[in-house]
Amino acid sequence: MPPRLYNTLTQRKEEIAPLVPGEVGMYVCGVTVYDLCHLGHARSLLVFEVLRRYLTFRGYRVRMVRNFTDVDDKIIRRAQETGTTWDAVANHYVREFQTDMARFELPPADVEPRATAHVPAMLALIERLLARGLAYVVDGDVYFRVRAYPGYGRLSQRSLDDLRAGARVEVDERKADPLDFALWKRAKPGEPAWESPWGPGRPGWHIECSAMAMHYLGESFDLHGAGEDLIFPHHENEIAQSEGATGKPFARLWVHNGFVRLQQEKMSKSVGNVFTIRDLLGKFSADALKLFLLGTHYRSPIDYAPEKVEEASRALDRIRLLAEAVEVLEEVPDEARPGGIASAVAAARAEYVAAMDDDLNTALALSAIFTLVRHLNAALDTLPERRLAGPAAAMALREGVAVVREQARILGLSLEGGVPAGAKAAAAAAVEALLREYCPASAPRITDLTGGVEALLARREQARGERDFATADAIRRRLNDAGIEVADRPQGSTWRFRRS
RNA sequence: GGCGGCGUAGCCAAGUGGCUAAGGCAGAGGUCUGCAAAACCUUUAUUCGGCGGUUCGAGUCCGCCCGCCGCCUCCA
Repeated sequence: MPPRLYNTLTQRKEEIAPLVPGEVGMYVCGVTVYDLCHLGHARSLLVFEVLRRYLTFRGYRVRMVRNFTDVDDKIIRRAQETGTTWDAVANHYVREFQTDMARFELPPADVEPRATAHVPAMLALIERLLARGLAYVVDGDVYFRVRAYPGYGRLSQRSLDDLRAGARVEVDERKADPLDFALWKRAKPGEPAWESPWGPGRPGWHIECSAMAMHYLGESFDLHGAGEDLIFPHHENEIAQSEGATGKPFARLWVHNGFVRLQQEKMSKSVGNVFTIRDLLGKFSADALKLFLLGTHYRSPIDYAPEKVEEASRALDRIRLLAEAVEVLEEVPDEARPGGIASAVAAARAEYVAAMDDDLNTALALSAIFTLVRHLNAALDTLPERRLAGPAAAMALREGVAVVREQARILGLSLEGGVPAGAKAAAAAAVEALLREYCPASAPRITDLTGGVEALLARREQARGERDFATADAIRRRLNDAGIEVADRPQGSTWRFRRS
């Protein structure tokens, strides 16, 4: 059975049924490049990347298009405020976006078109709407005639009368109807402008997505996604102008993710309660942030709180440490094979796929991963020593971890590193101070963090040998305060950064 | 006012009428240790906001009530 997704259009979960069997074309509304991305963007970007990866895992060839809106009122305003040009603002924030995505460890979409590179396609679409009587020109502006398009309101479950009753929009009296929206805006002095049959101007917001989606995916395509705030009016308008122009169904499946909130309130720039991806990645690893975001179903709201990301980070350690424990396994001659690994792996596979197939239920999929982790840990515990295994046991455990890694990878989790840059710098400074205190002789020669920690551990080992536990414990405690955990094992002491 | 959604253990959270209500965090007990820490294992909801109803059977369907949120304006 194919994966199912909740379709906003039909308000039901529906099976993926691509127009071209085996190939999925998806369009995701990207960002308007006038400011840094915040956690709300991160959630949407992550959810659709996970969808792309999961569909790919399930055997589909996926083409994901995600646009940059690189001309609009906010960009123009930002340029005026900062005394630069609109395209300088756009270029700047495209680069910032790419920087953030790299740090968040999300790859680019297959196509990342910019609105301003597709103005001719937009003009062509507007011409078609004019030819069909669905648009009209007023004084260099072009508007879509909402009441001439019968299906309007289908996506957002609204009737035209509801909209009129609730309309709080300031009415532009040049519009024939308050509901009509701009396809093309006549240029005002000093604004970016493109030539058009109706005079110089720039595209309205909605038309770019219609034009680019059709250009890269065809007039009809499989899946369109974004945050739920775009359902109305943006996606409603996209449908109206696209289907109005082509007479064909536009996107078949409309997928919308829920908001990130802060103390029960939507996180958005207009509310002013945003946390940028950049700031968050200074405090938390990409994996921790992703695990936090995927612990809640994508359609539900999720409340941001730093403690929750820290919790996610600790949960992540369960997976990482299991993977490490298995990967450093040493093989010894031993016929024993812990029972139940194969069935636990099979169960985890089935549960994971069932969960993800059912409207991308990442929270349930994660529980399958954690259950498998627990079974594999239990198997490790049955070994005579946790790091020594016979060939059969080692093979079974490695296979289990391979499944864990694959399932985590689909969720965007690398299971690597996990130490924010800020934490390393702070640790390095603290270690340098400790070196001067405990190893004054060698301190000047040691410049790197690893060397410093190792010198301190050697000094501590000496103290332990002399049963000077006061000194040994002091070093351990102060390293711990610096974010470096020391563990005494039979083979000697080891250390690592405290993860977050 | 119109439309949509949410309320499950100390916290987060899954749960598409039917075996003992996932999973994570925190807590408790245990293993390991010079002592720790970390790690691992075990354990933690007779009950799903309230009251009715449908059903052999409801957290899951219906109605009403209480509380919270979103969209209707730029917004992922």
